[in-house]
Amino acid sequence: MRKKVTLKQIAKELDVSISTVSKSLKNSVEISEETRQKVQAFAKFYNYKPNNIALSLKNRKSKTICIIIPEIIHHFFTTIISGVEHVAKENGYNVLVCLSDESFDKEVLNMEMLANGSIDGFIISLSKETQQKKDFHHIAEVINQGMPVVMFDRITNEILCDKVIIDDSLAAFNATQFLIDKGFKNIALLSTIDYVSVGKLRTKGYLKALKNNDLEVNESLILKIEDTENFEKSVEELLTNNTIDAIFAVNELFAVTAIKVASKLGKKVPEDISVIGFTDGIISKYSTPSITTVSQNGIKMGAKAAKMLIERLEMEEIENEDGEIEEHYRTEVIETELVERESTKKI
Amino acid sequence: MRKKVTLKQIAKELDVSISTVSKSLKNSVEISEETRQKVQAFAKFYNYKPNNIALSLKNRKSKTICIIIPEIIHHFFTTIISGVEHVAKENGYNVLVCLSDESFDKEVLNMEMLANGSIDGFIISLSKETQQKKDFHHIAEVINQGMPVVMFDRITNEILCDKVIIDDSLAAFNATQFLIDKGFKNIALLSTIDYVSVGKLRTKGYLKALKNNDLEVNESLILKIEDTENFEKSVEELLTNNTIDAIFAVNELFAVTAIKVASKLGKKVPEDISVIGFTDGIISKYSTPSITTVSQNGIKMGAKAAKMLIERLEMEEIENEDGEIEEHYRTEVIETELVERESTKKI
DNA sequence: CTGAAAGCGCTTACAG
DNA sequence: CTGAAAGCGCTTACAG
Repeated sequence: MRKKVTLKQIAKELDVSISTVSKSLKNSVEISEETRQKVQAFAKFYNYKPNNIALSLKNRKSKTICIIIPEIIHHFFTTIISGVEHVAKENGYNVLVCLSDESFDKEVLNMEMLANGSIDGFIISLSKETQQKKDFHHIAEVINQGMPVVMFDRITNEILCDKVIIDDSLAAFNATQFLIDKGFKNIALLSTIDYVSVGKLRTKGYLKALKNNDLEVNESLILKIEDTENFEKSVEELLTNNTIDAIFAVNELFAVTAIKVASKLGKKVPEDISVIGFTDGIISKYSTPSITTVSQNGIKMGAKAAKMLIERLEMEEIENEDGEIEEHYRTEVIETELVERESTKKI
Repeated sequence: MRKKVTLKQIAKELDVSISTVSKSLKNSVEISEETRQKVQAFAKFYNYKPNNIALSLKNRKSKTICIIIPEIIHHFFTTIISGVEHVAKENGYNVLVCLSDESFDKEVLNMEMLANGSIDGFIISLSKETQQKKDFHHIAEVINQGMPVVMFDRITNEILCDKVIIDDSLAAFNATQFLIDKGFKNIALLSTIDYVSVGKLRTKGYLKALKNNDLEVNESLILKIEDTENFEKSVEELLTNNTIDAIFAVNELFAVTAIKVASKLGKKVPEDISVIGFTDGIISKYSTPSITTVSQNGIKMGAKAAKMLIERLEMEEIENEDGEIEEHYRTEVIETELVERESTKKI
């Protein structure tokens, strides 16, 4: 077993000082050509690589960013990670992935744990519990300490920082309008409970579309789902007790479940009921029928979030020299797109 | 903006030495009750948290493990991350996620970058390219430097280290036997090209099952897919040109595609063709018909890998004191399970 | 051209 | 009971 070699060992071996070794490896003109050559050859032979931790301590930056997501099983968050990872690597950053499991405490713990030198900045999508409690002190705290934070998707307006979102309300409006344009009048909504910011916004878009088209809002066609594990029954009741010709679901799990339930009740999609989902994930693509859906473009969103964070990190260095503080936070809106597939009736 | 406070600042503020502050915060009996109280109160007020990087440098361990996966879009790898993350956090470790994108170079780069103090150990599943090239020097190198590595799923026997696998061959054997038991004789195989270790093993299990039951191997029923993007056509040809009553696919993407193609050709699943997939992911669960599949239990696999890595990390500390080196590498086999759903005909 | 010293933020054996 | 010193592995302004 050959342990990693350090500057100190090289210095001792070659009988020069640590400074000389360090400078030689950086090809400093301060050092004679001869010494440089000697040191470099030796270092190469022993496969010297500087210790990242020592560099982090010295430079006061870790070249690591952390992304905190509520869960990883949602395909959307997976694509976010992919987008973040690629941009990070391109810029020489590593990515630490933390799962909050929709828990406020875990979110807080993760942030507190890591905000002490381990990482340079956070990318975060709030847990459900955090959105429910409306307690964002942990995020404010971190920002206050001078660590940049970028929020995406599940954000809050109570915190000032860079954000990457989609226009949830508009996207939902468009999806609903799409159904209305096809002549559907009894459009059901499968949404989440209101404290989930995106669910609320999507509900808003749905309502607006109905209103814009002078369609009456039928409250019994609106289902707000709390427990994302066992909601099939509620969907079944919804479909049994009402006349419904189309469904707008705020995520793909709800959409695919609606299709399953409909089929169980002997209603065919899209012949009897048209369905639009949200998030262009694996389910929408491979379900039968494949699902018409609002594509959120998670890769783009993740990439954008990483870009914003890294820009701010690199910017800070300059700022610090000037003593100025730049606080122009931006909110980027990633465009969405309606991907038409088999679950909506062609006209 | 309130920057993080350090021991040095506390020491200065309270007019004591850094050592005294450090010891007080650790509640050392060396320090008087009074001083301890004073320091602790002050530290609490200023929300002192030790700098992780400094601790890492001092302790020569980062409490961070890195998982390198070929891609994140495969649901299986997502579940692995989930398993790893939870065990890691439970034990006070952070998880760095790196994507090799199936590229040998990226895999090497990631390992070289991180094997210099940034992390304490690796969990890795080989990229396709690495398996094809059979070049594992980067892994050997890292192990040789004394950094533990745990390989999972896509492994190689050329490297000695801890491993977590499933018995791919046995699982494939069982799946095929399951089809044979239902009376099917013309069983097609959708596999990957042979250099992907798991594809090869699953093919082996399929062949063995046929042989064990005195069924002839019909080479034209075996499709080895290289390009996982555009293979629908090959599947279509397979289904058109042959009499096939069942299909065993080595992943869920192949399985769901087979179902789509079959349906396009007017063959119903499971009435006309039964299909078994591999990996119990989102697709298998939500596809219509839902897919009978071999569950790999990614969460368990990831959890096990993390456990093995962390055990070795904690073990090393003891070893180093003894000067002994423990090299009993283990290979854990995670049991698989056939999850029966709608895509296979009931008898 | 080379090296000693200070410093990044912490811990701990040792001295007083 | 308190603190100075050495050290983790590195960089860099400064002295010679």
